[in-house]
Amino acid sequence: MTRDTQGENAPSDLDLTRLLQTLTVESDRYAERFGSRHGLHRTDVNALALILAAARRGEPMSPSALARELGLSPSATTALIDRLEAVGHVERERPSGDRRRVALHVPEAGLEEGRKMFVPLAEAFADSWAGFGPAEREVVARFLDVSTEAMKAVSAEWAPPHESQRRR
Amino acid sequence: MTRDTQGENAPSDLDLTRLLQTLTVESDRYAERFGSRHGLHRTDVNALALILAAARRGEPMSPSALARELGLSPSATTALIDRLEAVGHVERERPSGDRRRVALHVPEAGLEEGRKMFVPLAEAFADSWAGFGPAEREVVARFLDVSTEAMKAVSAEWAPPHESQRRR
DNA sequence: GTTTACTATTTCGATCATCGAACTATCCGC
DNA sequence: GCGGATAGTTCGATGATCGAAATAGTAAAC
Repeated sequence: MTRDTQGENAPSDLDLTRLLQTLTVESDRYAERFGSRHGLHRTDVNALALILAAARRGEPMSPSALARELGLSPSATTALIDRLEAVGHVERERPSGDRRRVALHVPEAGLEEGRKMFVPLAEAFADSWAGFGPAEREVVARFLDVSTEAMKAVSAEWAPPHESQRRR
Repeated sequence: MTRDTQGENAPSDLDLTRLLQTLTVESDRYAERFGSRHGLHRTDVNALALILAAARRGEPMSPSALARELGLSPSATTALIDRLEAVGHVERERPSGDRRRVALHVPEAGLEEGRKMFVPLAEAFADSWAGFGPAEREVVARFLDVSTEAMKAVSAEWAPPHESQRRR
């Protein structure tokens, strides 16, 4: 913990940006490889991750919310859900209230599959992070959070095709 | 085992994994949006990033190396380079030595374009990282590095279709 | 110096994810 | 109920990607 306080070797903004970029490219490749192992595509993997994340928060994911989060057109989202449903990774459910809506639900088998994807990576991460103490983890968490927000903010300035229908 | 000295609020492995995942999904979306702004796709953006990174290291990128790094088939890579070349983001150059090879070179105009993509995000990052001191940056850099390595290691275990033909 | 094997990249036809636009079903205000 | 808005879906077209085969160049064997 007693690192030199000079900061001589402190990574610059540029250094960090490149590291981050390397990580995201590698992550893309990971999703790609994992997907091809299971007959899924990058988008499908991302979609599953988002649906699972929403389920974890207790809010069921809807197709339109998924489309928004993935930056996908409504029709592409329907096709995506069709694909995921065909292989049993998600189920469509019409909630009792508003019957226009569709809630995306992940059946047990899908959860199991999700864990198979998740666990090896999670273990590798846990392994590689073993040397990080509580204070360091807090720093990292803060970093990841603000970086995500920054990216979100910049990306929001460029109206994507599907969301550009909204006036500003 | 939860010590509540200082680690009270320390993010767990799971917390960090989720933060990382959120970031990578957001990054995907960023690439998508930026690309659609410039008539490019996620893959094209990633490819440009890799070509620029290689150029920065002084090693010109070859189509096959690009294919390997992107996890793309050779034919898809040819099409990709065709697209990038058509809009002037890269140039093909046949080096004097081995004339089977093709070196991918980024012309000035392409570099300029790359900067336009890069700068707003870099500025947003720099802004959001203003509060991180040298020691904290060192922690973050180490974290990003080991995480990338961990992902690479796990992903390497799953041979993707194009690379599985070659043992090694 | 010719033949043979290998490597780097490209071409070709097919597949499938995605798009935009039009359509169905449902809800809400009057 | 009627009309507009909202949630999803269907449909035809586009184009990124694939696998397999072709082209061009190099290296090694004899």
